[in-house]
Amino acid sequence: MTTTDRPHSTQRGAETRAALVAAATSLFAARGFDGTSVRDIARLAGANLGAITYHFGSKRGLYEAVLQHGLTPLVEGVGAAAKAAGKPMERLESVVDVFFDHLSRTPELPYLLLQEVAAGKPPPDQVLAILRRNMTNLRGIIAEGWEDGSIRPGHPMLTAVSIACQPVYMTVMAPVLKAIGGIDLQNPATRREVSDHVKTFVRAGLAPSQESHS
Amino acid sequence: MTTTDRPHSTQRGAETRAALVAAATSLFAARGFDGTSVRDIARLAGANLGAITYHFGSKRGLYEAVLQHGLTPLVEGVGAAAKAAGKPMERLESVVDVFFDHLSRTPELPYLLLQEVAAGKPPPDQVLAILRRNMTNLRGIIAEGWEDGSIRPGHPMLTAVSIACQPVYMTVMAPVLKAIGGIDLQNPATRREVSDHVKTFVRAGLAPSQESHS
DNA sequence: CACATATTCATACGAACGTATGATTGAACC
DNA sequence: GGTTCAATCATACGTTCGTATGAATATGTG
Repeated sequence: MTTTDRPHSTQRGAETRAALVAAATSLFAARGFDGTSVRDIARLAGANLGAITYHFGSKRGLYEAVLQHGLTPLVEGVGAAAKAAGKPMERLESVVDVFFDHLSRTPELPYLLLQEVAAGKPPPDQVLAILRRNMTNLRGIIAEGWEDGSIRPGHPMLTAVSIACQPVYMTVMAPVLKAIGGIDLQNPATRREVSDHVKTFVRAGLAPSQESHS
Repeated sequence: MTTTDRPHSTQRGAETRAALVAAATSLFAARGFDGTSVRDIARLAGANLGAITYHFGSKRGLYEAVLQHGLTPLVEGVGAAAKAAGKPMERLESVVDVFFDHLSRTPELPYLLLQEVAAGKPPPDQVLAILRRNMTNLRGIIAEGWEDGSIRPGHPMLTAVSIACQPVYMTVMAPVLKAIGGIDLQNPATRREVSDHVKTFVRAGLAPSQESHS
């Protein structure tokens, strides 16, 4: 048998697994799935060529492990912000912060996800489930804001997307922002400026309409 | 000599060129640059394998032709909206419409661009120039809105990005929107609904702050 | 018709790819 | 200390890749 799935994985192979995921994350993000060879991954991870097949079954298996490993902490951060105390608008702003913070640490993440989405029409269930969780968290905060009148009514999911798209898009376009506008998201001060802009924009975009009542 | 650049290109090779660009556009968008073979492109275009090297010098040359061919009309549409008559806010809304209209016709476009951005850090000058033009147009409208007080002050470029990111992101994420939220951007009625949402969000996000004067 | 040039075409080459294979190592357990 | 099995390793296989090559064909001009 060819160990297509992970073996018991309780031994010291865990180090190799982690090294492979780390190496694959940066290489896949930088060069895309097809643009990255398993030989490059193994070399960067200091592992043997056969280690990828052994631990992940295939190159594709490693890719899915990379996706899950990268997406989970971000979504958990958003979930924590969603469940925290405070007014809905404040929690939405902290969601924006969570996005920028996390994406600044792992800017490769959106690339990995976008590759996945752009490739075939339906992303794998694994990724869909994670995104669904994220969407549900955001919609929960928004619905709460409807109830107390602090957020203007609107399409729940589209509103969530309008918020989340900004940190993600700006992170993806960071090289362009830098080249065209001199905006360097790597710089913490600049990143705070960008994050503040997005929060202001979101706050204004969600505020109850101007000409209405109390 | 190996005709690395286009020959005179006044003859009937123009048909082959066009067919290659069309085939490459859909294949590159669906599978990425590295995921697409020149053999597949030639087959889909009904052209010979050697035609790509002959007309575009290399696979990469064809890719850049695809990018330019796809981006130019969108940016020209935005330019037209920028130069049109009307209040700044109305023109910004028509920019959103232009984005959605154009991207619904060629939804592959953002993929092509994002692949380019995600791959290496600096996108080619050709693409940068096009994006710069787009940004300049948007900033022009925004600056005009500052002057007549119809748009809240803010960072010019970030504001432009906050607007443009939404149609682009939603088009890219269309498969996810459909799978998670049942929102089908292919459907014209739904697309109008999404476009209206974005316009409302942008209008609110740019409006002068609530508690101020006149 | 003859000539030159633009274009198409079939084929070949070397390199790089993902994966399979089987031997080898190292540690845990009786 | 011998047995077991997860893990590592070097190597090989068959495929597919982008591009080069040179002959064949179309096209347009005198």
